[in-house]
Amino acid sequence: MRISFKEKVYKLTQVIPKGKVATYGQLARLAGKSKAARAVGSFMKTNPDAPRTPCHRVVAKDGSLTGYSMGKGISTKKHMLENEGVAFIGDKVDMGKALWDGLM
DNA sequence: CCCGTGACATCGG
DNA sequence: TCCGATGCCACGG
Repeated sequence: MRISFKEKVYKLTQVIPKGKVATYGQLARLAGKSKAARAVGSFMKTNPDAPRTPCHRVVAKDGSLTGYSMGKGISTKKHMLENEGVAFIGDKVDMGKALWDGLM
């Protein structure tokens, strides 16, 4: 294996299909680190692959939208997800329907 | 260079 | 079932 853990995370993030959302823990687990969810958040914050990496499709396990300190913050992120067809429950994502099940 | 904090999640009691 | 502690990586001071 060549690529680092974070490289995997970026790839997985880019693989998330439109209208679906993945959790930090899920990406971390698929990348090989079940407990590296926190690190994943840091990667998104840094976002070295900027617009190329749809960090807005990555949410907390509760479906809570976190981060995105831009413009209106959460509101902007939420709006983008809704625009892609992601089901919402109040301020959170409908994990039962919009959760990414591609690699599971 | 070392310490603390942060877009989270999982394990143990 | 709920609470506390631990793990991971990167960045800022």
